[in-house]
Amino acid sequence: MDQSEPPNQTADLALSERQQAILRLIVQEYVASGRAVGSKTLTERHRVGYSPATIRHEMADLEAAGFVQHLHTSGGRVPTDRGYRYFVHHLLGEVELPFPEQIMIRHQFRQVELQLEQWMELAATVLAEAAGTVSVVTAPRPTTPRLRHFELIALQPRLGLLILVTADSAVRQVMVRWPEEAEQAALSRLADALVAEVAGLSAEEVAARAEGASGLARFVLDQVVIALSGLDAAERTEIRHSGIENILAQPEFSGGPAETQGLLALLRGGAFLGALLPQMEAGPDVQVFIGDENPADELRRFGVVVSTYGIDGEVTGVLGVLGPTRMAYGRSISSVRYMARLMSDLMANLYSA
Amino acid sequence: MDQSEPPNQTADLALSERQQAILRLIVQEYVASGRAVGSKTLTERHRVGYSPATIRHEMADLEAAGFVQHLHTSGGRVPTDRGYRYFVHHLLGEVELPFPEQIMIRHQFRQVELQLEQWMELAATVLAEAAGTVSVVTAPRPTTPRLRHFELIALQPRLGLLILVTADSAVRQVMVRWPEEAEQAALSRLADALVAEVAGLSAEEVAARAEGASGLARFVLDQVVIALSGLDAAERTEIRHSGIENILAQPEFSGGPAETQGLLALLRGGAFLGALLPQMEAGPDVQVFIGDENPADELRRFGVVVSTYGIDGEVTGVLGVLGPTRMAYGRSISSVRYMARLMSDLMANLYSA
DNA sequence: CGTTAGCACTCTCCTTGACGGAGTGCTAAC
DNA sequence: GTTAGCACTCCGTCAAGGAGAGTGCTAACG
Repeated sequence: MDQSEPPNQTADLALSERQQAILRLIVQEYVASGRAVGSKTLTERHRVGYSPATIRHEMADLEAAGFVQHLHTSGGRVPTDRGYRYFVHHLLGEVELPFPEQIMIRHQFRQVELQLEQWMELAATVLAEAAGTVSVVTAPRPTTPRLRHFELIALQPRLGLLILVTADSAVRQVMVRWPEEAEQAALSRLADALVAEVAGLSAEEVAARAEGASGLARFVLDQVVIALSGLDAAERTEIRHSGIENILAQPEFSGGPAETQGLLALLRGGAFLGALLPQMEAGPDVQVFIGDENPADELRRFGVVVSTYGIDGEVTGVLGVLGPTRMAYGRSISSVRYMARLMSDLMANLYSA
Repeated sequence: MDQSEPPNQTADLALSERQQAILRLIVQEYVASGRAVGSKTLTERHRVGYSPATIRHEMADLEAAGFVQHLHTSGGRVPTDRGYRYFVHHLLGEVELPFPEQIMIRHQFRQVELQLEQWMELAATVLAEAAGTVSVVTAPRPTTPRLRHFELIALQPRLGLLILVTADSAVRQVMVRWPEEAEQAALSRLADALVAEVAGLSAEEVAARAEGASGLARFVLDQVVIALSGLDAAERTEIRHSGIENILAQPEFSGGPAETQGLLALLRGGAFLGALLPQMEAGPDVQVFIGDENPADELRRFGVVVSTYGIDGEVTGVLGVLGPTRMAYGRSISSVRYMARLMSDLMANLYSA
């Protein structure tokens, strides 16, 4: 939730106390049931101090103001994107993940504490479960990747492996073809010497050093630069997601496999995250994009709750959830916020070397 | 296809030429259309030299023999598992992936030739596309992983990273807590010394060496043993799949999201592959499991076409496709066979060092 | 003046029933 | 052995009708 916005904003606050209460109920009821909510059901299931007729009046006003919407002439009301937005910004309040869940999540991470490779996977799984929708996690990516170490390994006379470790402990391997034949002993010596020289440097800085080198050393440094600067694009595409099951159960997706396919396509490419990223740099806290707020067209039927995580200015990733606009924003926001903090803590632990 | 079985097996061959032809048509038609096929449609769409009535006679015989099946009293016939089996073993013949597709696939692999990490992903994608169903690819796994190299990296005084490279160029990283404080220079020296001693050894052999060591060296070697022997289980669970879209379009899965969820659960766990593996060791070629032949219950509605790939006795993975029993076996078998060979070639290139 | 009860109207969803299409098995003729 | 004809069965679809839920409007109430 974007906290920079003051809770008493004038434009939106043409709503009376009662209208706010009703809007809140409509959203909650609709999110829970999935069916358009009418005046009668509302009075039946919740203790509103008024009769259905009064509710109807207020609903009509809410509709005029664009917060709720009629799908059919005579079927209850459904929140509009604007209604959801108002709900999230003004009616939701501060929500936090229930403590028992926090415990359980921490416990699960303790199990794989030492296996970096599994963090992302686990984060996706856990987030999906906590939020009850689809989760998305991108690998953390250093803003300017710095080299910690690299290693050269001979596979064949002219073919080898460059294994590169960055300051944030990401490991990357690339095969390389030597310009000349090289054997393991020589490669190891070369790597040791070069690492001593360029450890701690960024891609640019390594490139500068490469200028002065020649022969095999020059070649190797060039490859290091490529791998190091390639971390951006390559790692960005590494996106885990989990929990499609959750969202498939929703009535929004029971309309045949076409819907499902669209969703899968969205997740596979991960392109939608790319579209979102520019808008995210601004705030460090959890951000919510509802329906038409989303930059990409394919997302206009979805709600997205995302946060960056990692260490500010050093290494960052993105994590969040995706669901129909009719989603439990409270739960999603608290889950995403908690996971982002947890992952950040884990990374801080790793990076503070 | 299991080629060990001679094409002229006696038990099954109670079928006349004409019955074989009809069965072939039924399977092809049903696979293509997805609707039960009757005598009339068959004569309309294909040049059979006989009238619908004759076809009906033969169909009745095929049904009595258990090759086709009546779903409703009066809706065409559908092949049984046994019918598919007969089709695959006796009627399919040798199929090979069309040459243009071969070219395209090779081309795509050339693009990522040097990026090991992307092979699996690409294999899954390409296989799904070629076969038109869901593909599954497990990471190649050495039968007895041998150490090629490892590296120690200090993160914090008592926390470090062990990066381990096996003979087959798999890279694995684990965080470790040192029993005593250690700094980078000392760790590097230690790693160099130990690598020189244990490079090329298997987990067991390293364990034997560890016996003789003490102090930090002993600790590190123990960790190496753990990581090395852990490669089995850990990598096995690394399963990529692709192409769910393809299968969701099938009428078998239009029956609501429950079906889809079942499929997703199947793929996520990858448990079903585990069940299949014991039965696979036997044959090196592509193997086909149809319906009730599958060991796991959840698979009984599916057809599975799988093959191992890699280098015999050294490093192997599994790759294959999964679809409804009503799947295009010809296309699947040729795709899987081709991909298995291609991946094997790639690995041979890597491993022949 | 805000709130509530009553009423006529609308629209969806589900059930029901009828009908055409497709396929079968049987029998009789070629 | 093959084919034509026929009666029968069953599925899928489509239209009609009723139940349920909700609305907007009007009029009465405190």
